[in-house]
Amino acid sequence: MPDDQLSLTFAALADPTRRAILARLADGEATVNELAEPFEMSLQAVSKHLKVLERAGLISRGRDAQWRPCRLEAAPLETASEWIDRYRDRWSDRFDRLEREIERIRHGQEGQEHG
Amino acid sequence: MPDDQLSLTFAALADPTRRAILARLADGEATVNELAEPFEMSLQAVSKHLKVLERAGLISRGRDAQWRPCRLEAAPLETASEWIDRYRDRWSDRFDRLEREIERIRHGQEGQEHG
DNA sequence: CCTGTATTCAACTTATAGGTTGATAAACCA
DNA sequence: TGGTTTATCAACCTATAAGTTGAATACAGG
Repeated sequence: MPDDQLSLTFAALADPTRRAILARLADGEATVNELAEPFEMSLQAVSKHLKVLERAGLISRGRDAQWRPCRLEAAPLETASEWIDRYRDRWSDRFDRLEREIERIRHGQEGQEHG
Repeated sequence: MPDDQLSLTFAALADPTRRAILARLADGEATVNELAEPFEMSLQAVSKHLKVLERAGLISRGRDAQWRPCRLEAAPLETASEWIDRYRDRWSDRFDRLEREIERIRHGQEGQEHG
């Protein structure tokens, strides 16, 4: 997997388990055991998912005795969202242009052939 | 890889080559050769990337003689962006709550110990 | 110190992503 | 008809993602 920030973020989001973990963390901090509870898979598997999320910067972890409370980090989500929106926007721009083009042609047809 | 829509979309976005292809397509339709031109890798590799993007619904392809013009499809990007923004927002909400909490504690400190 | 709890580390398996090269298919052009 | 261009298919290689089980680590409490 490429290791640039954006790729790490999107790759981390490309898994339902990890998205569910993030959703859970949006309600507040949680320990590894708490996060693992809803899933069928082993605790170790969840621990690995957390590692992926941490590497992507989507979570950070504290230390409280033997617990490692996880919390969300918003920054990479911002970046990802910005990337998407940029191209979503360029699209809309493109649609706008097309609409203007159609409009232009429509008007043009009244007086001339297209070239 | 999980094959739900959101996972397919994020997975497709988790590669710089594919993001570059989408960026290129935001400027308008292009053929496979045109899309492959900027990259060092083989045409077949780019063709595979296009297949990934197509499976994720991020592009669709027409037919014009031996050319297969690709164009962007915005819908999955919308969905992905919505997912991110939902959790980004719950975050902000959380921050707001924390700020209110801090404010509350700050005021509380003037008159009492915390319990 | 020993036990229990929380978490990670290590080794292993299986599936697949992402690249390669070579062959094939489809459409145009001479 | 045959040659060229455009693109895909097929087989293969290598790295790694995602899961498993079992051992190790870190800390709390009797």
